[in-house]
Amino acid sequence: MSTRDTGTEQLIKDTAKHLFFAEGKLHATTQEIADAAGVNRTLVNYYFRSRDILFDQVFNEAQDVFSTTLDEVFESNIPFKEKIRNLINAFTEETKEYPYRQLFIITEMNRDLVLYSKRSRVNKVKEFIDEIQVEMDNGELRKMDPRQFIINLFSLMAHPLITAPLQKAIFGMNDDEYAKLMEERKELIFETIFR
Amino acid sequence: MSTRDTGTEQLIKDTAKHLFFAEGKLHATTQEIADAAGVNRTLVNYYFRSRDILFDQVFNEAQDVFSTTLDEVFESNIPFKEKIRNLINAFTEETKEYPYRQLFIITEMNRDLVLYSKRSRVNKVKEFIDEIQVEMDNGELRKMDPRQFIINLFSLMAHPLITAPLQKAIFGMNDDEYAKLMEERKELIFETIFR
DNA sequence: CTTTTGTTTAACAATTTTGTCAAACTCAAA
DNA sequence: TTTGAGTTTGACAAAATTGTTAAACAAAAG
Repeated sequence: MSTRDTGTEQLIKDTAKHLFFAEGKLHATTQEIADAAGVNRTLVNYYFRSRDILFDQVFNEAQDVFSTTLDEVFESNIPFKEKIRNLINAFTEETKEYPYRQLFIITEMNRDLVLYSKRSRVNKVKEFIDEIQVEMDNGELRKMDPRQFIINLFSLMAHPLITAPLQKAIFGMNDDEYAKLMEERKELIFETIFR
Repeated sequence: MSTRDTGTEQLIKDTAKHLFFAEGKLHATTQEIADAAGVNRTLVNYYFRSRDILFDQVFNEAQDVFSTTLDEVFESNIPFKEKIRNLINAFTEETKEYPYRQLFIITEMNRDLVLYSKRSRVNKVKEFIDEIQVEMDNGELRKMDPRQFIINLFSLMAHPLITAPLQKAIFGMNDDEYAKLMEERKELIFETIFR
């Protein structure tokens, strides 16, 4: 069967991603998704058969984009510090656009609906760990479990973006003020990580 | 009207907290809560009238416990470094037990169902910021926006616990190995924060 | 212009989840 | 032991959400 490509299928998927990852509405109903997309709810079933299948597709694509972004940084053949700088930039921008994506992945993992695809990310991480170890041996980094280094890095990048609403409330800041703070963090994270 | 206190009301509330905060099942149904508590679902309505009211109570109590824990640390009249050490301990233990509590608070905030009670946490935070500023002026801390210091601290503490399932998958670790890593972090966070 | 095929819509059915009610039950007080 | 207030239960009703179907529609092909 051929297709006429009215763009509706992609529109629904993009809208779902926006609701889930950008607005944090992790349990939006098909009606809410359809309304946000400005289409008839039945089209969700027409294109995706069921809500669960839409969920799965969005979930998997989210993981792929996320993985690809990180891989491009990891695999680039440039000095370690530059690599980290690129990572901070790429990750921050990604997370700014979709702050709740990781959160979505985690909650879905907790529902046991999706078995986390061990698409052997483990191996690529091992390479990154080795690279970090070399830097530590050369005295470029404070010695510690390289996994702690990675955890530190991602914590400093991701957490303030994931918890943005909470932080804004605690500090009494508006969106612009917080965005500025996040921009300043890029350099600050770099300095913190490298002592 | 007096009460006979069979413990059922508290049991339901505790079970809900456990599902939400410990297991991350943020959208557990009343049936699931009742089953987990081993009681008839109707009792949820008997004690709380509606599911939303149960949600609100659990949500508010979560905020209160969280706030109280932090306040006790903030208000204690001890040297700054000790205060931070206590904070790291208290916060880590709390988050270990209920890793998804903050996540729950955030997603609820995004549903616009609950207006974040600005119970003037802002003021207490201001005092803490001042205290940090003094330390920076005295050269005890690297100079930066004190809010960044706070964000760094909470990011390093909370994020690896919130994203535990993800991290375990990425690093290929089991529960015990990850718990050990988290324990080692307490000291590591302290050192990272104080350069 | 007619046909064909893919798309969209509304009405309907099925399922899931929540809320209500009266009856049964339990335990303490009279 | 009876009475009575609070508790628990199952049956039922209501609401919300999802899934299905047939008919209307739109655009390309013949």
